[in-house]
Amino acid sequence: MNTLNDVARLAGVSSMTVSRVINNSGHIGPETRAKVNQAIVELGYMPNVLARQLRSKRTKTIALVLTDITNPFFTTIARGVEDTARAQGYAVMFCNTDESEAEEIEYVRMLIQRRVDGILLVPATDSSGSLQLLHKHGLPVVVLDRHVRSGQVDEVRTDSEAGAYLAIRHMIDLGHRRIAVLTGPADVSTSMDRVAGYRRALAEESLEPDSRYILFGEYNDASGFEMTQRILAARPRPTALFAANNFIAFGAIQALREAGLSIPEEMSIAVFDDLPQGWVFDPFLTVVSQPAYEIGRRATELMLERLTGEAPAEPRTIVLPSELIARRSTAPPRREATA
Amino acid sequence: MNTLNDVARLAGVSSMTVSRVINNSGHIGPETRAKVNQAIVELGYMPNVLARQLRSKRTKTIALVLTDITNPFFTTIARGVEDTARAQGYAVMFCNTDESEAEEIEYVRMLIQRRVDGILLVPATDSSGSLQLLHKHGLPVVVLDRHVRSGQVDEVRTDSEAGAYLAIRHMIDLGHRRIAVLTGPADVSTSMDRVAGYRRALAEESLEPDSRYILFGEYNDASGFEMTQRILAARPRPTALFAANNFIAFGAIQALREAGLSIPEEMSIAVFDDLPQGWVFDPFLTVVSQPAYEIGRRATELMLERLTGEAPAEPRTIVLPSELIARRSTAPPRREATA
DNA sequence: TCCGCATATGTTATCGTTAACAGGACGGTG
DNA sequence: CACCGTCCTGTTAACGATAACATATGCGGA
Repeated sequence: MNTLNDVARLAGVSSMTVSRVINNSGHIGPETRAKVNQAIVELGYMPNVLARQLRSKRTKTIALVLTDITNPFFTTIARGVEDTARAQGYAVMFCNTDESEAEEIEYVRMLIQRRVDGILLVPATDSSGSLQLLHKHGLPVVVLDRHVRSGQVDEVRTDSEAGAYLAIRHMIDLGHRRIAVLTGPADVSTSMDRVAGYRRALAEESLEPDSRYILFGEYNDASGFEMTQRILAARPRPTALFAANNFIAFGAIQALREAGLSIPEEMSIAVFDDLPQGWVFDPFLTVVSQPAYEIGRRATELMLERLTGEAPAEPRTIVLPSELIARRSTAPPRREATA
Repeated sequence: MNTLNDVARLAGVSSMTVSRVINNSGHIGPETRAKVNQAIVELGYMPNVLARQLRSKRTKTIALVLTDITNPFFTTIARGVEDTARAQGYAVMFCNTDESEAEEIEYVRMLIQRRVDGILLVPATDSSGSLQLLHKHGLPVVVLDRHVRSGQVDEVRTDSEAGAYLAIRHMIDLGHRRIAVLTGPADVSTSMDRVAGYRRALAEESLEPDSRYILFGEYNDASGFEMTQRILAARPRPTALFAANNFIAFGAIQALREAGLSIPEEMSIAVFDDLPQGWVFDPFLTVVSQPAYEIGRRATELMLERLTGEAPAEPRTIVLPSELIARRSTAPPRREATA
């Protein structure tokens, strides 16, 4: 493959001149520029970005480390990140941790070694040794979707507490009094915040939250399935479920179907996270919808500002609002169950 | 950030020795190895992969260029690629072309400049100037999902023709005689193959395909919507639709709903591409399901074999079977419509 | 006329690693 | 004992670009 020196030789100039033409830096005479450009075309020259990156110590690459890109919520975030980064000439690397902190750290090591300029991170847990690692090596980080204890990082997330509050409020208004919440791991901020919103809504009605109705699990369908089976065994049985993400909801719905319970007649269900529009024939689920694309976009903007030095030294936090979309999976509880 | 030389100095050896320890190459005495390893830990040394890549002329990175990763079919392929690549120590870069050949070429240029070792490509069209570009620079390519005219590349795809045949056959067996097909661009092989399967099924029954029932558009919901509106205006109106991908189906369903037509009573619909299991409450659509993860996995295997030199010189093609899953969106046509 | 500045180009060193080659020590073999 | 192979380590020169500095020319103003 041709190098910058090949181009220089063909154009009869020094390699530095070619470099300047390519990067539009410094002063170049018009004929020289023309000669160089012709040589570039003639050779089909492609700059070796690796060499450039090694010398300039910047890779124009950022990474997005998340838990599972097949989750449509994250897929949409990823598009937001990619579109925004690419508009500024940055490439994006995607990494799936599957909610494992070990995987996360391994990815972070790999990314440091590849000298990415910055990392957008959806941390698997809030302990996050990876954040320390990143800090130690001086890599800029923006945390997405979740809050981390350590504090000193930019964050972009949805207001989980308020979103959950809205969903529970909606169910209370429908007449539900026994509402269960199926959430993710206790060491992930979104889980805790969604439970907090749940508690606030109940407290407002002076309803004592029954701890048996608060279940922590994983953000996946198997866990949603299992938690639902457990909650169905509880007596008195709740009349409504709140699933803390879409995968949990899938599992829950599966379990309800197997138990022969109809939605919403015998059990109402509301979900944190909508599915992208158009993916479901006649959307049915009552959801709290997050601005996923926006989360990706804003996080990338914070990162790019930090990389260009436009950002203030102190960390910034952006909390975006979520929205309740009431559909047909929630309805007033049956008479006999209301009591 | 510490370099290999810093490690060498601390350990009191040459940089080459450190390099050999890191790469487990050559022969290293046990104490030397221990000293080096200790120095590595002490400094928190992270190899600079860029320098390594520059010198060794291999990046251990492959790219997956596809049309839209938010399409669950491609999302699943992407997971198949990532899992397989990562198991062999390769990183993956993802690129969305949005079915635009211009975007595709721009991405390919970028990837060549980044010196990726190989490219997995879902070509936007079958002309594919990008393939020429890649060939010119000697980059290994595996084409996914679609067939390209040029020929001399590895390919992994589903048997679109057979899949479409199955779906149409199913509808014919239900009693449909007027079946419309809503497909993608005419310069994409999957579109043509799916139409070919459609034609074969009709031909088998000596049914003359009515050209007004074959619509070419784009693989997105807007196009599905628009094509459906057009087909609903045709007289006699078809009694069944075959959507050539899931996005087209979403648009079609939307159009049917707006037209007040019930599925399957007033219109049957079958779709090429399933949604991932668990994403839909009570799956409803009759689909042709493709082994998406497998496509990603097999394509990556072909690529890795080519990179390690295990592959034969001549191109290989893998065609995977698809499967018909009959659900409730297809039913016999109404009496009056059968005539 | 000479200085200073903008313009236009070149030279040298370097980014951090590995390829290629070299060489010493040791043990076994003919 | 000479020779060869295996083990262990080091030296030198790249890989392909850019940073930093140097040089040369032309032109306006003091």
